[in-house]
Formats: sequence, C-alpha cells, structure tokens
Amino acid sequence: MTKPIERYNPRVEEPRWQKAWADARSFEVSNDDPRQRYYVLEMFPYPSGRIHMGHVRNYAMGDVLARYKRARGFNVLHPMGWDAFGLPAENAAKQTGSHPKTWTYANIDAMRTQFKTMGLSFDWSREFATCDVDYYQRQQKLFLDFLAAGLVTRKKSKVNWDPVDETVLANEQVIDGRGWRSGAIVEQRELTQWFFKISDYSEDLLAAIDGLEGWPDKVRTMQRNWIGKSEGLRLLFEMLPSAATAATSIEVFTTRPDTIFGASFIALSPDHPLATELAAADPALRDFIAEFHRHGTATETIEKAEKLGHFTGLFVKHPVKPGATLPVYVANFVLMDYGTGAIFGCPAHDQRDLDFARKYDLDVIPVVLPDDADPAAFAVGDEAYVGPGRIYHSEFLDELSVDDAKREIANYFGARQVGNRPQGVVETNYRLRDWGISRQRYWGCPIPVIHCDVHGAVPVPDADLPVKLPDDVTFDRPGNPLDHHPTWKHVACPICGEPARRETDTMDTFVDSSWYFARFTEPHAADPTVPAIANAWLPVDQYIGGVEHAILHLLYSRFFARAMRKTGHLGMDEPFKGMFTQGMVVHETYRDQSGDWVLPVDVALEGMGDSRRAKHATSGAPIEIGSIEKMSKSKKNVVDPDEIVRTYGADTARWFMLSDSPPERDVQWTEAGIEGAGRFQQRVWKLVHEAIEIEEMSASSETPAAEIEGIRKLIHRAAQAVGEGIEGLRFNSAVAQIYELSNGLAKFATTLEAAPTANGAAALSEGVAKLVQLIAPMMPHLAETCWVALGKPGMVADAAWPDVDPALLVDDTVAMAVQVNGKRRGEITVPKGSSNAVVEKEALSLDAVARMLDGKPPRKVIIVPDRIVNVVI
RNA sequence: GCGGGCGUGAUGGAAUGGUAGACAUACGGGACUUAAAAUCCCGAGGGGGUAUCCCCGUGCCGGUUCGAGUCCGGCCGCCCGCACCA
Repeated sequence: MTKPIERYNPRVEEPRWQKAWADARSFEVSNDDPRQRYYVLEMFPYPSGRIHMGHVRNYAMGDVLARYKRARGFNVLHPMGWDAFGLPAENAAKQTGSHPKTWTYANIDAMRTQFKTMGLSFDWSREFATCDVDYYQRQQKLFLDFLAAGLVTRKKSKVNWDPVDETVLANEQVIDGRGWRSGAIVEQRELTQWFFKISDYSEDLLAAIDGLEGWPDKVRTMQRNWIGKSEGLRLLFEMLPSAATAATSIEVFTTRPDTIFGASFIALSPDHPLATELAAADPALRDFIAEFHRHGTATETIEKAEKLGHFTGLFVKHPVKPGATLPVYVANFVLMDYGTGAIFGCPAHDQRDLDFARKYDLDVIPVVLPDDADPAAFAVGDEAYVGPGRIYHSEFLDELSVDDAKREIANYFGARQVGNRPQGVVETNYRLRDWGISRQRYWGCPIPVIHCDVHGAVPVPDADLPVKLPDDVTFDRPGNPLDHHPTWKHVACPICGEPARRETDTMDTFVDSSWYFARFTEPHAADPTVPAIANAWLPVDQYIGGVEHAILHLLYSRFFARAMRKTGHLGMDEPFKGMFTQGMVVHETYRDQSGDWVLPVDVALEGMGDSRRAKHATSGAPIEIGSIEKMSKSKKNVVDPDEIVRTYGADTARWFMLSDSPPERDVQWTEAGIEGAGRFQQRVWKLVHEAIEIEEMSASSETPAAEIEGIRKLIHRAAQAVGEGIEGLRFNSAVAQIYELSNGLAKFATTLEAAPTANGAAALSEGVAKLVQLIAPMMPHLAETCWVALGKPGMVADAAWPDVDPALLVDDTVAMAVQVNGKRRGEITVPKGSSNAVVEKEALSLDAVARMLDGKPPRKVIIVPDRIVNVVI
C-alpha cells in the first residue's frame, strides 16, 4: 500500500447523503408510475418522543426490503406516520401540564429527526399522524358509513373498567385480569358502549386465514384460536315444576351432545338470569354469587383449581332417560357470555365437570370407551377421558364413534319438541366478541354522534364533519375532559334542532391503526380513500412488525378491510399479503449491590465465560450480571440509538441489527457486536480504495483465466444469494454472503497488490462495485460514498440491482463426498454429470476406500449424481 | 391444562434427507509497534496419534433409511400464545 487510506467517517457522510436523497426526492413515489408496485410497510410507532433499538431493527428490515425492491425496478411505497392518539399524552398533561397536542407533536418532531438520521427510505411526503384532524375526520366518516351499513351497534354491556386509567378496556386489552397498559386490576362495570360488529365476520375472518400464505403459521394459529370456533348443540332441558320460578326449561350449549347419557348435573353461570331470579329468594345463593363477583376475572388464574357450586333445589328431566332427573347448580366455572351461560355436566368426559362431581359427590358415568379398553374394566378416576372411542352405556348411540354419535343425537333432539321449539338445534359458537370501541378519554377520535332525548343517538351529518376535539381542556380531575368541558358537548339535534348532547366517548386507538395503511396510498384525499388508488396498492406486499400485535391489530385491520369494502372504500378483504413478525432486541441486565438497575453504559465488563465480572464504570463498585431480557426502561437494559448513531453511525447500527440473528428471533445487543459491524464498514471502505489503486497500477502480467473465473463466480454467486436472502427476509444469511464476498475480494486484492494484472484489476473492480450495490440496502450511506469513489454515475440508490450471469452459477466439475457405510472417507472431483460408472470407479480407487474394502467387492454403491457416493461394505 | 415453536462449538447462528459447525463475535498464537490501539496472517467441536490417521459428536432414548441436525415415536428442558369457551 503506497499511501494510508483515510478512515470512513460516517458522521460526515451520513448527513450528507440524507440531504442528497431528500433534495433529489429519491423516495417519493407517484401513484401514476406505471412500473409494478410494491408496498412495504412497517408498523407505525407511537410517538413516545424517542426511538428505541426495537424501532431501529424493525425499520432497518423494512428499509432493506424497500431499497432492494427499488433496485429491482419496482415502484415502491414505503411510508411512515404516527399512531399518535392515546393515553400517554394525557398522562403527560396531568404530570407536566403540557397539552396532549403540544406534547404529541413535539414528540413526533423529535422522532422524525431521529428517524432521518437512520437513513430510512421513507416517502416523507405521505406522512401523517392519526391525531391530525385531517386523518380523524376521515375516520369519523368511516364510522358513520359503518353505522349506516349496520356494522356498528350500541349496547349495554358489562365492561372491563381500568380504575387507574379510568377507561374501558376491550377483552383483548385485559391481560391476566390487568389493564394492558396500566397494569391495574380490572373491575367489572355496566356501561352503554359503541361496538363494531366484528363478530358478524367471525366465520369469514376464520376461513380466510387459510389463504394468508404469506403469514407466519404462528400468527395464523393465534388468530384461529382467538376466533375460537366450536360446533355444538343448543339443548333444552325441561324443568320439574318448582315454586321458586316460573321458568319451565333451561337451555344449555354443548359440544359433546354425544355424552348426554353420561350427564349428571346442570350448571348455570352465576350471571345467568335464572340464577339472579333464584337468588332473590335464596340468601345463600346470593352470597355465593356475590363471592363469585368479588373474585371476578381478576384472580381467575389463582383460583382455577377450585370448582365451586351451589345447589338451587331445582331439577330437570333427563332428556333421554325417562323418569331420571338431574340437579341444577349454579357454578363458578360457567361463563355467562359464552354459549347460553348454562351447561350439562358429563363428569366422565370433561375435566372440569369431573372435578365438580367429585367435590359434590355426583355420578360419574363413562359413555365413551377408548378403542382398546375393556368395557368391563374401564373406569374414570381423577382424569376425565376426552379422547376418541366408541359410545357405550348409551342405548341407541351404542357402538357409534364420537362424531357419528354427535350427528345422531343432534338429529334425535332436532326432531323432538319442548314447548313449541325443537329440543336441540345445531349451533356454531365463536369466542370472538364484538369490538367495544368507546373510551372515556379526551385524546382520541371523537365518536361522531349526538344524543337527543327524542331521536336517540343521531349520526352527525357528513357535512358537519369533522367533530373536532376542543383545545381548551383541563386534566386536573379524573374522568373524561370532554365530559367536563363547559360547552363542547352541548349542540342541537341534527333532526329536530332541540338541545342535545354530543357523544363524549372517543374511539379506541386500535381503530386509528386499522386503516392507516390504506390512507397512505392517497394521504391527502378528501375521502378516506380513493378506491382506485388504494386498490392498486393494496394489499400491503410485506408488513413487518412485532408479534405483540399478532392478534388484535391484525384482526381489527382485517375486519376494517371487510367493512371498508362493504362501504365502498376498498376493494379487498385482506389488507396484508405478507406478514412478518420480527424478534425483540434484548440485552443483559445489571444491578448494583443495593439492587438498583444500572445502565449498560455505566458498566465495565471484564473476563469471559464463567469468569465474566462487571463493575461500575466510574465508581468501580461490583455489579451483578443478570438475565438477558427485552430492552426496557424499567430495567435500564437499554441502549440509546442516538448514542449509537453518534458513535458508530447509522449504517453500523443497521448492519449489526441485520447481521446477528435471524430476523424472527430475538437479537442480543452487544458492544462487541456493534464494534465488529463498525470494523466491517471500514474494511469495505479500505477494499474500495485498494481496488482503485490496483486499477491505477501498471500491469506486467496476466492472472490465469481460471483464477479470474473463480473470482467472478464468487461475485455472481454472492449477488444471487444476497438477492435470495433479502427476498426471503433472511437478512442474516444475506449478510454472511456479503462477508464471504468481501473476504474473497480482499484476499484477491492482496495478491494483485504484489503482482498487478489488468484482467485481475478489472475483475476486482467488478467485484467491488457489485459488493457496494449488495450492501447498499443495508448500509446505504457507505454505499453511496463508495459509489462516488468508484467513479460510478448517479446514486447507488437509483442503480439497478446487479445482474447475475447464470453461466457463472454452475460449475464444470463437482466435488463429490465419498462415504463408506454412511461415513465420509474422502472426496473425488469429477466433471459435472459424470456417469455412475465413472464416479464409482473413481470412488473405489480412493486410498481410504480401497483400504476399507480390503480387496473385497462392495455390497452396494449408492450414487446421487453430482452430490455424493456411498459405498456399502 | 391446551396450542405452537425451539434445543447444533465459548457466543449469535449456517446446513433442498447427502462432506455438521458457513459467516460473525469472543478467544489463543504470530507479524507490525518503544508500547498499546488499529490492521494483517495463522489456529481452533471433544479426545487420541501429534503429518496427511483414527474414535466420539447437533438435549436424551428408540425407529425409518445406503445415509438423519433434518423424517417418525417416546422422554427431558426452555420460550411464546391462550387459558374454566362446555
């Protein structure tokens, strides 16, 4: 090397290229571009004010794909916006006195700046926040259209009340009895709420999952389980007359009508109307129900073992055993909001029923015989038998399979009458409930409805949209500021003009994120979408986000697509063709001797393996190294992206995030890892300069053609493999391919420096130029700087993906492993496509093989052409 | 409890049923340096012979196969999701 190369300086180069891309509007996309479209979208963030490493990983992945697809000639839509409504803004208002709007937009500005330093290829001209009036006005329009189309309903319902956030939570937002955001124990309250009728689409949402081939199986399974379809029978039991109630029958839902001959009791939910009625005259039952409500859903995980019941004194007729009766209990394990809120218990074949029967000493009658069991000996102990088998002890169902018996008994009850109704009706039930969207909050999209004493809930006329949030609100007392506002809610009824009240509830923020992907296709349109344009872009080709949204957000968005289709805003049912859930960013945790968490930047590490020790970087106090966990502020195991960008540059951060782990798995952030990524950045830079200098050297000899071909094969194979890796979102293997190419080129450059050749320099130049293009999606700034250094025209961001010469992907000769009895003993190199006879002869003549054969002929020789030889002796 | 996934060197991880450990990180040795950093070269699954040879090896046990990290069955362990849904 004749002169030292200056180090690549990302602090200078990165801002320079970010400006160049912005000036050239490189990533702004036109809806009129005739090229094939590709829509890549990462889940938009909540504007907390600072980006974190999880964002860096998420958006780096999407950016690689977007830049790659651009290089492949697609018209790529890659937008960015803000999921900007929600409670933190109100909490900040309470704590700091700043207005939610001010706080939110300031956060957005800060995060936008941070995103820009990452060099992400977003079309910023399409940016919006869900709290923009422009956006939520259109969301109100969608609400009204859904309402008109019968997709919205208002009903009184028991709701999950979060006492800390003072708001209602959807079932899905309650995790282990606690609010998903506040962590407070959730209480039950009864309120009138607005609902989207997502359950109308239960079957459709379930069936369509089969077609979502670009989704992870895991997510598809989670959605199926969430929708929770089960097929069963609604069955009427006639009651023995009782003075306690006028009711004459109890309706149950069961998926196991085949076990009816094994029934030994009826159980009602504590919330069942009949239970409520009976409790009025039965203090003990009243206490039982009250006790149940005290526990509610909150402690269900703890008390799951204990099945408790209260006998009502009522009996029903056994529907298939004339003269027999079954006792009616109220039981704590029966849910009111699933099926009919009542069940029949068959203890032999349901674990819960068995636990209950053992406790209250009820009959356990087995009626399903496992296939190889002895009917005389088979008995149920502490474990119910829920598997397949033959029905027995069941008269006309005997000998049938479980499935056949279900059909038979359904027909039997279908043909009988109780009162004026069939005794049994086949019914499909879903776990999926309607989506309650009412929130008693200020910082959300106002529900555009006016309540009139005469006309009830009246939609706000389209012409009166938007219903804007008032700016002059205060947060000095609990509850909803919209409700407290002196004037905002007082309006005239749109029908009669008499004084009326605005709906003061706002929408669940999941509504905001259920259609933003559609809005991005034409973000400034007067209507929510321009269907022709939205339909051209959607579905999103590749959606990328965290697995924590695998159920709710994706299910709601799928519902929205259907609802928007029904109301003419969209033309497809499924919004996301490809879905990818990336893993988290994790880091070791550190604690000092008083048990307080310590930031990684304050920790000094030494040693390795079991002898690793940590101490405080400044005080030297000992630090305990804890488990590796998701980065979180509470455990302080966080690394600040700004800091990383300042120290190493955005490219290095992106590269490390992509290189270290498969994208769907968690990636462990390590100092060593980021440093290694930084070194690679410098190696590329150095290699580019070596290639330039070698080109300028005078060549006295020629590199042998075979060697040149070897290099060119390396180059073209890497290009091929990197492309395939990115297409398959296997970024880590694409990175490995780039490393191999770079190592190979560096080695070649070293030999050329000693003995320069013209043809060698040309091959090296080709390789380095292609290398720069291959790294461009991942380290775009470095690639641009190298591109200029190599004297290439324009920007690499606009360059086409390198062509691959298919001829260079195949070899004339092939190395075949030679095994003896399945164990590798050597290798032969033969022309590709060699006949088995040639291969066998070569293989058998290997020393190692000949030695093991010891003069005897092989028993068998298996040859997989061009792959492997196995000699069996 | 039910459902899904995963178990490979010190570490992250590669391997259409066909040469296990690519690539990276960490580590060790060497070169350069007054020294260090950086950089470059070399080594490396374990064990034995110490040369170029042999044995063992992808959580454990068994099976299918000429051949199993990969497929099948049964265990063990970890992770994720759902959780009284009749």
